[in-house]
Amino acid sequence: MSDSSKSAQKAPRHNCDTCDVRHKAMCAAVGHEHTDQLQAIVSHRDYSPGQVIFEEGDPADYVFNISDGEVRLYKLLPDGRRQVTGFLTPGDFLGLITESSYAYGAGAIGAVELCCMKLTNLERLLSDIPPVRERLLDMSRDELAAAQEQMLLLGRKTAREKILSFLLYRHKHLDRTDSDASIDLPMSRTDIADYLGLTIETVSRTFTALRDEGLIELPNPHHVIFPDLDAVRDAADAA
Amino acid sequence: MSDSSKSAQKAPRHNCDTCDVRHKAMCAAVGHEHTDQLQAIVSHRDYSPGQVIFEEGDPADYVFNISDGEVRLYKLLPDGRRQVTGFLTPGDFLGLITESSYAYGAGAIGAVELCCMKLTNLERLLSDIPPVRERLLDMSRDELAAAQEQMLLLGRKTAREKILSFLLYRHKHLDRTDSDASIDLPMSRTDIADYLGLTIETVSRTFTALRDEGLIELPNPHHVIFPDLDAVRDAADAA
DNA sequence: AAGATTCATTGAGATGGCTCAATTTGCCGC
DNA sequence: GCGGCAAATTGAGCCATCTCAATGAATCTT
Repeated sequence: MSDSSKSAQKAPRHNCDTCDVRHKAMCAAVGHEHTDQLQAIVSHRDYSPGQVIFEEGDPADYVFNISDGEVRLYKLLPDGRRQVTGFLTPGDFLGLITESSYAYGAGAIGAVELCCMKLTNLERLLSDIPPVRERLLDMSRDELAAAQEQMLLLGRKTAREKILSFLLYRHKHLDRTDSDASIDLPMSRTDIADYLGLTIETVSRTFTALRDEGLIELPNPHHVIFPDLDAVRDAADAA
Repeated sequence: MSDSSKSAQKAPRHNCDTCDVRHKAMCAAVGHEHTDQLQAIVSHRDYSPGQVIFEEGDPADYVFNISDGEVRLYKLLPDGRRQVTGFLTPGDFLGLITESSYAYGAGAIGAVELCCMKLTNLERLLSDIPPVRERLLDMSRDELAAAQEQMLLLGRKTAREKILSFLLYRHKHLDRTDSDASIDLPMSRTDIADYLGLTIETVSRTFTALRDEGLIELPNPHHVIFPDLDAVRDAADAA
């Protein structure tokens, strides 16, 4: 992780003023006149691929913003079955807390950098700078809508529809390199399966089937190219 | 619905001061000194069983609090498949809005009474009385945690586990008449099936199986009695 | 009270996705 | 470039749940 950051590091490494995800994060609601207060309460931590950030039920003192990398959220059943409830990307808020402990587990997919904030400091920030609470409410509104959409996927879509919806969601929200019709999938097949309520075998078979139909190209398991995006959209909707 | 309310109606029918769900609703954050402002912006509407309140995508001018009755939230696929994403009970907030329209459809299960508020008035309330936004954020935090739990259920539990989890959730959250180990299920088998990602036949068969095992009693399709609540809890957890 | 309608239950057979098992591929260190 | 390991793919058979169909129960209408 020594040189994984996107820009040169002569300037103070973690500077809220120059943070390139600030506009996407809750911090966007902190006016520049309050940047000092924000800067004073954040610290940063690095995680290596696969590392657990926290487990569901851990007592929660900190909340986080994703600075870099991708994070999986998950819940476990006593026998080990796992449901991945979401993937977080830079700018996303991490740390849903109920009854003083985390409501889900979180783990680094690749190398991850988090911007950490003590819960007590967040609470002070919320009372000092009201727009931050407004911002958090807006963000959780979006999360709630995404959760509803995911319930529709989990409860009512076929394996094929699940995969297609997942790919399109990634394309829409994460890889907006203009008209580039391709996406990265940094997570494993196991993560995808646990996110979509499938097994790795079904995920793999479905990818193969979509490739054989010409709907996608798979130069490697972590990169998908869409030769015809509209055809994928049609296939995702159709009954 | 002429006499469906719980208390006598000599006093003004819809009075925030005497509203019996105020403490559960977002309104709990409105201090008594501000009750007038709240009262001024709410109105009430009745819905009959089965009636649609709004559909997903409808332009959203109003948000609601459930005053009485139970509401189902749902999303539809183009071919008619339906996912019920939640059931709302008195005190719950109704009206998740993204891009100026409702993120889900909503329908009355039995007779329902809603407390209605124009979105613009809610926004004024939020800026006039900051604790209301805090309250809404807390409520959406709980909703988000419930959504995560539901994803675990939809993605990773068996039909039997789904039904048992559903029954226990109802018992925990909705029918706290002390140690009374019984619950009402006002919704249809179709609603339950669409909530749990099953078919009505599987729901019905599973109820029958649980009854035959002695885990539940079913005096009628809308009432469940638990002879041994701990046995149900064990069955819901076990692998 | 009989008929009609809707909802729930039960039965029988079909199937999509799962389980178990074997390869194959890609990656890492030396 | 070569073993060794983890991840992904592929194959074959199975089973939990679905589909299709019939029956039963409850409610509403007249």
